[in-house]
Amino acid sequence: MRSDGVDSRRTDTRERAVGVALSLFAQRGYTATSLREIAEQLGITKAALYFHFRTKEEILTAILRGYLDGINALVVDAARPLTADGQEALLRGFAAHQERWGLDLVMLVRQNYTEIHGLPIGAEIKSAMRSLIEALSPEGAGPEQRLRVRLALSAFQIAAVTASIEDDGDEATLRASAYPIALEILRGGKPA
Amino acid sequence: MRSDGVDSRRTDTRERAVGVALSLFAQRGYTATSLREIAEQLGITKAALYFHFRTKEEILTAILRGYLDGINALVVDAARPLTADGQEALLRGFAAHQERWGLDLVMLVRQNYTEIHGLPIGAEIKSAMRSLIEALSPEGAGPEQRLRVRLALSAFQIAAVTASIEDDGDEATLRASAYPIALEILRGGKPA
DNA sequence: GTCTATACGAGGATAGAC
DNA sequence: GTCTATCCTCGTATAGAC
Repeated sequence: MRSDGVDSRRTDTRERAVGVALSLFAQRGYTATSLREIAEQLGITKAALYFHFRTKEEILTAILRGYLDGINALVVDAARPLTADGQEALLRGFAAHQERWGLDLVMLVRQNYTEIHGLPIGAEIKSAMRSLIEALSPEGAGPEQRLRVRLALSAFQIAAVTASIEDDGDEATLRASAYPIALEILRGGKPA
Repeated sequence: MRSDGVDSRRTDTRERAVGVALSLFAQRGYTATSLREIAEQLGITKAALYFHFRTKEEILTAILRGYLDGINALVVDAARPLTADGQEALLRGFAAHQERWGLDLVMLVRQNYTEIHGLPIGAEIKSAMRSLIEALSPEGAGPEQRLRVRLALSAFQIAAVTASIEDDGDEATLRASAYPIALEILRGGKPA
């Protein structure tokens, strides 16, 4: 009998499954990806996957959980009212968050908007993004001002997609160029 | 025997099918949409659909054909070398093109990037977009300059998505705000 | 934790009647 | 042009052995 809290039957299959699923969902789409494909890449069977997740949707939710937490952490850390420095810091934080999660996550969200939207965690992500946009906007901003913020944030995604899928420039360089452009969009073309 | 060139068996089913499919593919995704759903909305059966299209992919291709032609027309009409006025005209042309095809088409392309990418017409669209970006870029522009162009073009898409899905502002207003922002991104924040 | 076997439905696609 | 009927494959999910 063990009492160290470590179960000898423990494996890292669940974590590995999340990684494999992220990659496949991003590249082939959530609906188009079957549990068989995921299981195959893991070297186990479909049935074994059901030990770790109750449904396919649960796999998708597991992938998105960490991403969501990252966004929420950014918003919580942001100081209000927003100073110019605070705005830059928040923007950098978002860029780092995107870089950390990588292209697969960006593509996953873009390509499976509908499916994610229908999940409980989809509503949470939407709400978190709204908060982030609100935090980056000037006090009492209208929809047009928030459009600038949305565009600024999308710059990092577009840079990543351009580098890898459009094959037009290397990722590090484009990511570096994206930041000043994002800041410029945010500030409305006016110098600080 | 008729000789007026009009076949009495002709219907508008094919065109209607393209419209219905566009709407469904955009809202639910290509893979997630079944031929049964499309047929149901048309008031016919799956089998009848196969009279008009040989495969499901052919429906998707039919949807994208007109969109692609519109992009190519823009590029052909663009004068080179690019004057400031020509640049503005081309940008306006793209905005009009996007408006004409509507949100469904934007969502279709975003949400089904992988599936479209795998089709012959996907390569054509990619190539057309490259030409458009090239046409909007200064002579001898590098990847970083082209990133600005990509961002400018995405402004119209993001405006449309923001209005309808994010529900943050009305479409006409956001579209109107998107144009000057796009121009500003294109020009690098420097006044004309 | 993972397996084999299987239930059950839905998918795309075709054949042939009308 | 559209239908009914059918084929075959693949999907998610479960039962029960090891």
